[in-house]
Amino acid sequence: MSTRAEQRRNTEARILEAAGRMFADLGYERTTIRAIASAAGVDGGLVMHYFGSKEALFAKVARFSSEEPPSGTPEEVAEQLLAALARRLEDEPVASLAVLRSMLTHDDAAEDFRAIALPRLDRLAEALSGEDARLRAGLINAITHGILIERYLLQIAGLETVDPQKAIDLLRPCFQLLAGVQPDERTAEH
Amino acid sequence: MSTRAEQRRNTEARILEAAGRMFADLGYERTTIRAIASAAGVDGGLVMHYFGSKEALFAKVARFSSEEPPSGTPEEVAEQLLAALARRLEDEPVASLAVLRSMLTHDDAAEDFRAIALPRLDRLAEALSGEDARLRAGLINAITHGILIERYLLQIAGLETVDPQKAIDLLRPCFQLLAGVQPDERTAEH
DNA sequence: AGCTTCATTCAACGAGCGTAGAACGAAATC
DNA sequence: GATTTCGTTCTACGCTCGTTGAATGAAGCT
Repeated sequence: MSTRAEQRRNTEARILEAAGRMFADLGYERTTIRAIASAAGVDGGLVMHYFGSKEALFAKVARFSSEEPPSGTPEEVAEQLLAALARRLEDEPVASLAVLRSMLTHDDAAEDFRAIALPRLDRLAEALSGEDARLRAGLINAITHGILIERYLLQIAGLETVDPQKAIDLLRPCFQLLAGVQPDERTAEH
Repeated sequence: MSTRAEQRRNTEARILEAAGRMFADLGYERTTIRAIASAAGVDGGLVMHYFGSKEALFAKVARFSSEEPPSGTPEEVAEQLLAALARRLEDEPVASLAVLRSMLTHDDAAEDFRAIALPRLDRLAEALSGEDARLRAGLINAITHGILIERYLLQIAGLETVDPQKAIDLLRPCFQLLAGVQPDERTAEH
């Protein structure tokens, strides 16, 4: 029926998927190894045996596909940031949400987050034109994260059923302004 | 030296202050009653005796001064929102941070947060002019919370040493745009 | 002074957690 | 077919948590 290698890969994948969902839904402290194991249909000891510790399991889940840092002219940068946000508004980025949900209460998640966010922030600041590039890059970051948190994690009415395209169109002038795009270079649509 | 009533008030205040700090710094699950008690220089049992439960203590801390909802013309609304944000960037709103830090992992904190955020969102949406008022109100909310989170809770470089006035000036066009202020009515400064 | 109140501490409970290691049984290897 | 490997489960340890209730001793009252 299935070789041992297949069986193992399958089980590991099921555990990782269950873990991702639970870390994203409950955060690090509230998701228990037993609950992950139960959701994956296995025993808690097996999770330990495969991943070593809860910490290591979280790290495995959190090692999500880090997006390409934006580059180009300020206008291109703004458009790339908007596109990345639109993508994450269209289909739920479970691994990112696991980190976002956990980063405020779990030190290692905070480190994971900073390890990804800081270099991105630096590159972003370099790509922006004008004064206070670092501050403006920080604001763009904060806006993006705030929207994802409110949309997926808090599910505050007003954003949880958002039309991604509408939101992006509203945010475009904000991003262009913060990116340092000159007024006469601005576009209403991509 | 001190009457019993004074002593009690004093001790309760010390506990509440320590609890606020710890909830804001660590979140709900990671702050323990024992740690709060220790920080306040008392025994854990006393905290239980005074506040009944960890839950009730958190509720007491979280019942922070809810700000006046903004009202007036879109421009006035935008300016009031900016002023409120500036205030919170200038001195740390510990109780708000306790809720912000805890809301992603603690159900009751999430409820507290929604109970405050939802009516505000509705009133804000009413005060905005133009289409998609609800969406734009949600975006303004998300931006505000994102900035507070990044500034105080994540302390990502780029915002943790921010000059509030600079940030507000950068955000003014964004808020005005999302509030529905017409281009010819916009002001560069307050 | 004697009785009461109450701020405060102390010791202990039951539950849930991450984790470890022994045990079992089916697949893989020879 | 015998032996080894390994996916998987089971049981249990040690710890920390929120919470409880009895004990202590000084302040308040008559």
